[in-house]
Amino acid sequence: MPKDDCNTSGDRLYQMLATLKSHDFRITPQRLAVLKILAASEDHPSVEQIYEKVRVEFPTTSLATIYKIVALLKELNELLELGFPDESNRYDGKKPFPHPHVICTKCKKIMDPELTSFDELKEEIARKTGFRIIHHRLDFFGLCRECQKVE
Amino acid sequence: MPKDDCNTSGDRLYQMLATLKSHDFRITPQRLAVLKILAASEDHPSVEQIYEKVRVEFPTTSLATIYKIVALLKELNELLELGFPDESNRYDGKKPFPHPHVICTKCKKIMDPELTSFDELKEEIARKTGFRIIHHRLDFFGLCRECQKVE
DNA sequence: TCTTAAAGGAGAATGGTTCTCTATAAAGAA
DNA sequence: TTCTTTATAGAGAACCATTCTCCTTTAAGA
Repeated sequence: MPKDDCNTSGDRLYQMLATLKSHDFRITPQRLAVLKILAASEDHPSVEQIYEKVRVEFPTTSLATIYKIVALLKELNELLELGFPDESNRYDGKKPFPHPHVICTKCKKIMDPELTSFDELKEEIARKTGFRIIHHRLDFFGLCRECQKVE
Repeated sequence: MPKDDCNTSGDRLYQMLATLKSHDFRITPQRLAVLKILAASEDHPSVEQIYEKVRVEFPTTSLATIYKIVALLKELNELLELGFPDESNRYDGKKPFPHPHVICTKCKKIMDPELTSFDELKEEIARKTGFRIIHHRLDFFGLCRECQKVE
């Protein structure tokens, strides 16, 4: 099953577990807990947020452990990292491939918009610059519906 | 003159100076030096790189001063900041408004590609998400022509 | 030249992330 | 099941780009 065709969080969990196993990485309780959280989360959690959730079940877990698990999943291309220089990085475990994001600068919510015809843009760039494009990052910053109302 | 229609670095220097003056900010030797560097630089320098250049003329300049000047110009919308969580931020003083960048992951070169039809993408996003889009960030990562040859 | 508030300089503080080192435990073997 | 090995977890120090603090200097109008 391709990564962009997971319909349930169970699919994603199974897929991430399979990737870990196929690379001979051990399935530890901490790793399983993080995978479950990532596979289920509708938002784009930070390491700190994952940490808080894991600690509900495993109170002795170290923050460093979460960082290590996140780094591992990123390395295995099972997790997309959205790095921000001025605040915590955020993670997308459901769609671990580059795709556009819409970010509310007020409540920090991050959403995945549907978007057509981005590939042609990418090809135009490659043709005009001579670059071999490996990946990309497209973020739109603004105010979500709710935060527009409050103002 | 609109910011996206400066043809020479002199134009940009004059424009940035005018903005500082119109907001009653003092023109200090350090600020002038930074403005000149930003208006002239073809690349996208980091604070450290600006610092090194300023120190040629003013060896006692503090790194904190460069940070302060950069923050001020950013606040005045005369400088575009490209933040990177894992390395130094980079700055674009020639085109201080959001535009796509192409970034070589090997030599760290940053270029401005010409790009048509990005606005419709932005409108599609706003329509589909209900966000009021304020600004955006579009980065393509890959290998530039030179780094493709070396491998 | 004088005055004064803004700006600069130096170094400490910050904070998300990474590193180091030791203790623990997952998973295959016997 | 128990044993063995080695990856992984835990705890806290270290890192480093950036920001902050506090004091000194200076730009610019009077």
